[in-house]
Amino acid sequence: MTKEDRFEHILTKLSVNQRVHFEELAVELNVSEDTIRRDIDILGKNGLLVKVRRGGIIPAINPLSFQERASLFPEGKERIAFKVQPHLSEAKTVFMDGGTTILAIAAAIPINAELRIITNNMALPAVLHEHEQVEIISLGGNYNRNTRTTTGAQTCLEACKYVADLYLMGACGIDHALGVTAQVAEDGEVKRAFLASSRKTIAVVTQEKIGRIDFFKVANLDAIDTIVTDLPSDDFRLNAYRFAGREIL
Amino acid sequence: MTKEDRFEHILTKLSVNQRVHFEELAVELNVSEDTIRRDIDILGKNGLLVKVRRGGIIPAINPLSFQERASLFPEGKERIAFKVQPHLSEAKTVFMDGGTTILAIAAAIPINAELRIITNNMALPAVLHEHEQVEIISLGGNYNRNTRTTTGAQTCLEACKYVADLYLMGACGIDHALGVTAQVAEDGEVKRAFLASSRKTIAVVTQEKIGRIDFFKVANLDAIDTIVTDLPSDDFRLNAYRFAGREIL
DNA sequence: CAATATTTTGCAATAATTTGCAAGAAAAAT
DNA sequence: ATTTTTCTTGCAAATTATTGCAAAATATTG
Repeated sequence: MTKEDRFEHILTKLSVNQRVHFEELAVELNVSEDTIRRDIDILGKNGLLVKVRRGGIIPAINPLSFQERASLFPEGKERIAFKVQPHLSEAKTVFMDGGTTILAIAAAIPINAELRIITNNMALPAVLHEHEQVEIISLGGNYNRNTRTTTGAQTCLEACKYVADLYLMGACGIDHALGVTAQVAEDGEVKRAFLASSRKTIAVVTQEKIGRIDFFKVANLDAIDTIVTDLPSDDFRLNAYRFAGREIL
Repeated sequence: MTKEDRFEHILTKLSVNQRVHFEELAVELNVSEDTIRRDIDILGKNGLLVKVRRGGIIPAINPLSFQERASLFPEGKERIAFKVQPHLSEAKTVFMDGGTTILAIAAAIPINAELRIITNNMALPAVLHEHEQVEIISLGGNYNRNTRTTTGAQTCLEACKYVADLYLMGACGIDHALGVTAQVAEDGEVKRAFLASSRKTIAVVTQEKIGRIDFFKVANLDAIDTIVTDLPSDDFRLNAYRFAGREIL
C-alpha cells in the first residue's frame, strides 16, 4: 500500500461521497489517523480537496471558497488561487502585481481575511471591495491600459518603501534555465523592486507560461521560493523546476 | 457531522425556503442553537446569507454598486460634464480627485482627446480605458473603499511632484462664507495638495452640496477660480458666490 | 550486498478549535 | 414601564490538530 494508492482511494471516495473523514479512512486503509491526516494535507495543498476539521471535502461544495463553480474540481486560475490561499493566510503584508491570475487569487480571499496588500494593480481594489479587513496600498505611477497596472520609476520608488512577507508574482514567463522574464521592461522593473523587498516570493504561472522566455529578464530561478501552477504538482513538465530545488505547488 | 455539513444543510434549506431559523436548524442538525448561530454568523460574514433576527435570509440582490449609483442621477452630472469640457480641452495636464461627478466628467471626454490626468481616483482608469491619447498618472497611497480614492501622506507627497494647468475638484461642500470643506480629513489634505500645485481650480458641485459645510476645511472661496454646478448659471442660489467674485458656470 | 541516507509512520505531548452553557445586554412585545 | 424574547460574550470541557521525535520502512550509494 503506497502513498499514491491511498491518494487514489481517498479521491475516489471523495468523488462518490463528497466528503471523507480521517477516522473512516484510517480503518479502510489500515493506517493511523495521522497518516491519513498528512495525506489529506498534501492533497489539500495541491488543490484536489479542501481540508476541513475531521477530514476533507470536494472544493466545489466548500461554500466559503468557490461556491459558484460548476465543475467538480477546480481548474486553471481558480486552482492556482486555491493552492495559494494557505500561504496568503499566513502572511500579514503581501505584494501583488498584475495579471488576471492575481485577480483570481484576490477574488478567492475569504471575505473576513485580515491582510495588507500593496499593489500596482489598479483592478485589484474593485475585486476586494467587500473585504473590509483588507488594507490596500496602491502604488502610484504611469497607468498602463493593457495591464491595468502602474509602472515606472515612481512605482518602483514607492515599492521600495515597504517590506512584505510575501510577493505574489503574476504575469511572467518562467524557464528553468533563464529564470523569470517579463514582456515589457517597465513591468519587469517593478517586479524586481517587489522581489527585493519581500521575504518570500511565489510565482503564479498558468501552464502556457511554463518554459516561456520573454524579452526582459527579471531574476534567476533561485530568486523564487515557490512556483504555483494549474498543473498537478507532480506533472512532468515541472520536473526541471523541481530539480532546481524550487517548491512546486 | 462537521461544520461544513451543517453549512451545506443551511444553505440548501435557505435556497428552498428563502429563510432559516436558528431553532429549527438546531433540531434538524442536532446541535445547540448557539452553534447554529455561530454557523450563520460565519456564512453571513462570507456573504452567503444575511443574518437577521432569529436566523438568516437569502442575500438581497447586490447592493447598489458605485457605478450604478453614478448612473442613477445622470442629468445633473452630465450637465456639469458638458460645461467643463471647454476648460478641459484647453488644458494639457489636469488634476482630478474623487467623486461621481468627476467620473461623469471623465466619461464625457472625447475619445481622441490628448491629455495628461493626474489622479488619486482609482475608478478613473476604468472610465478612460478607451482614451488612448490620455495619459493617466495614478497617485499611490492608502486605498479608501468608500470613495475609491487613495489618500494619506504618500498621496499628497506625490501630488506635490506635479504642476497642473487645471484642478477639477469634486466631492466637496462649498459655502460662500466658509469656503470649501471636505467630509474626511484625508480627502481634504489631498485637495489642498492639488490646490497648491495647480494654476487654475474648478470646483464641480451638484446642487445639494451648495451651501453645505463639512467637517474639514480645505480652503477659502478665493482659492477657487470657477464653480460649475448643475443649476443654470444665473440661479439665485449662486448669487452669494457670484458676489464673491467667483466665475459661475 | 552492506552501509548509509531519506522518507514514512505512529505515538505522545502540546496547542487550537469547537461546543454548550450561563449571565448580562439589547431588542421586541405587552 | 415591564415582561419576554433574542443576542452577545465569556468560559470551561470536550474534541480535534499540530508538532517533535524515534522506530520502521524504503531508497540510494559505493
